[in-house]
This record gives sequence, C-alpha cells and structure tokens, in this order.
Amino acid sequence: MTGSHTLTETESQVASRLAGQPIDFNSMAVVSNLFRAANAVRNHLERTVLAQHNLSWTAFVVLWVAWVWQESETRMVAEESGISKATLTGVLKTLEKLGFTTRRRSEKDGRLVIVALTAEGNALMQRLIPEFNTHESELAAVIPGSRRDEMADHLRAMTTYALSSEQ
Amino acid sequence: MTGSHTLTETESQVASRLAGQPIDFNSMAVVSNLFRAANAVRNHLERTVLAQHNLSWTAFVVLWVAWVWQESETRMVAEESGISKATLTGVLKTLEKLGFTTRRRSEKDGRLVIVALTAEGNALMQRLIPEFNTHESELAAVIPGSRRDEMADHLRAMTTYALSSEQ
DNA sequence: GAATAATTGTTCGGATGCGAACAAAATGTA
DNA sequence: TACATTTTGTTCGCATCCGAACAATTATTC
Repeated sequence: MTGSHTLTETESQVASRLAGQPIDFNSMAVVSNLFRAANAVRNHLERTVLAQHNLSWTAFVVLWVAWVWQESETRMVAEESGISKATLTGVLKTLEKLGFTTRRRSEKDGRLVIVALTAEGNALMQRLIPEFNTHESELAAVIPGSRRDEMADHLRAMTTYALSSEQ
Repeated sequence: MTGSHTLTETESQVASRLAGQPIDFNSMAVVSNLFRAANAVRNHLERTVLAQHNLSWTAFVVLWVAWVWQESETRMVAEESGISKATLTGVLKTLEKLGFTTRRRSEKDGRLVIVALTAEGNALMQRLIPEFNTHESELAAVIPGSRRDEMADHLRAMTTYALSSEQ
C-alpha cells in the first residue's frame, strides 16, 4: 500500500473526503494501518525470504504450524493457520510435491488425516526460522523496546475479539 | 488463526520448541500477532459486512481507494491497494461486472487507464463506510483510548520500514 | 526524426483462497 | 442392531493473487 502518496497524504485525503461525517478517525487509523502493515510486511518477507525457497506466505505458515505442533490433524492445522480446510488441501498438495510434508490417515479415527514434516521439511525450517527472526527483529526495532510487549498485547486482544464475534 | 489452542498455548509451545536457540521472542510476538490480528479481523469483516454485498476484501479495498482519490490511474490504485497490477486487472473486471467501477483510456497518455466509481459504486460506499467504521470502533475499543494513537503510529512505522526495504 | 529505452495495463500459467456440496467414518439414539 | 446425526477431508466452481512475458504508448538519445 501507499506508493505514489505518503501515508500522511493518504490519511489526510481520507479525512477531507469524510469531513463533516461522524467518523471515528482514531479507530479507523488503527485498523487501516493494521492492514497496511501486515500487507507491507508480508510482501516484504515473501520477496526477500520465501521466494528463493519457492514458498508462498500461506505455505510457510502451514509449514510453521506443522513444525510447531508436529504430527497434527489437518483440521487443527487449518484453524491454526487461519485458512479454510479447502485451502489447506491445496497447500498441502503443493508442499507434498515440494517434499516438505506428508499426509497419512489416522489409525484411531478414519476421518482424520495427520500432517507431518519430512526430513527436508524440518531441515528447511531449521534454516528459515532464524532467518525469519532476524527480519522480525529489524521490523520490531521501529517500535521502542518499552512498547513492544504492549503492542503484542493489543494485537492479541484484537485477534481474540475478532475471533470471538465469529460466533 | 488459533482455533483448538489458545493464543497463550500456541506461544508457549513455540517457546518450548525453540528453547535454547538465540531467538528474539518479543519481536516474534509482535510480528506473528500482527498477522494473526490482520487475518482474524479481515475474515471477520469479510463474513459480517462484505459477503452480503458480494465483495471480496480486495475488491472493497480497491473500491475504497477509488472512492478516496477519485478518477485514479490504475497504476496508483494498485500501489495504494497493496496488490499487483495483474491482480488489479482481475478485480476491476469483477467490479465492472458488478457495476461499481468504470475504466477508460487517458487522453493525455495512451498507456494509462483511469478508474472511476459509478453512481452505484458511490452509493455503495456511502452505506459501507459508516458500517465499516462501526466495526473499526468496536475493534479498536479493545485498546485503551490513551494508546490508540500510539498503536497507529507503530503500525505506520512498520509499514514504512517494510516498504523502504523493498529497494 | 529514427532507433532505443522506459512505462503501463493486459494476458498467461500456476498457486492460493473460499463456500457449498460431497463421501466416508464415527457418534448418537432408538 | 438399525438409522439419523455429526464430523472430517476432498472436490468443485469461481474469484483472487503473483511474476513473467507481452503489446502499446511515451520518453530518451543520438
């Protein structure tokens, strides 16, 4: 977002287009900048880190969830990754083709499918996680150290609120 | 994100999987919760507000940019919306089919295409913007009023950093 | 003014992304 | 044991989403 115009220009243009209307500009600024930031950071990380490994953002998130939890049911991987079951089926097809994950039926419950990382999948994450964390540090460095925990807290609160009103 | 596990459970599982490694957990928490929040809020707004108007998230963002700036060049709409030119072509095709936008060649520069909202497009935004803002207020309400401006500032700073390192 | 370079929007191929419909398996109920 | 209900992953149709290649137009260079 924000290419030809600066962030300031964009926000003041919005304000002038909405002048006179009863709009909560502070809340609008929080939410719209949430998306701007997520979008910009995602595009940045996709191009700098993920592209050279033939990984999409979502594929990386799925890999990350599978690495964190190990031997996970797809139902849970989808929820944890923030994507639908239908999307996960396609992403896992890609990740299997790349040789990073495997799928097998659960013995206890024939409906379930268990996702696991291959040796290459684990090796990839072993390299990617520190590399990713370096970029995370650089990004978070724009926030004063004393405010970072607070920032994470507020983001968690927004997540929890949005998820809870899904009913 | 985060379905069967709570946010706390997920983060402590990550910490235990990375125990001993030199990881900047505070920065990781900021960035990963940025994506969790953006994802959860986006899904929430798509289902509660946008679905009934046959609008995808991106279609709404494009509509929003076109409404804010009026008579914009597609190149600029794409940058401002945070999507590629290729994606914008498809989204504009959909929005034109729905009757919300129009495209026409620029007279001054034959390479440029000018995007504008139709009367129905403007009427739609007239209804959607206050409705959207209501949800934005509810979301931002989870953040103490004294911290909202600061939050927006930090998000802006992250956006600026991510965009600047695109080189 | 003609050849070259740069810019712009579209097309193309392939990978997400979703809801709805579906089949298979497990659970509930009688 | 029968039979309806619920749960799960896949398939289907369609709409994003991107990078790369492309054609059209404009700018630059000589």
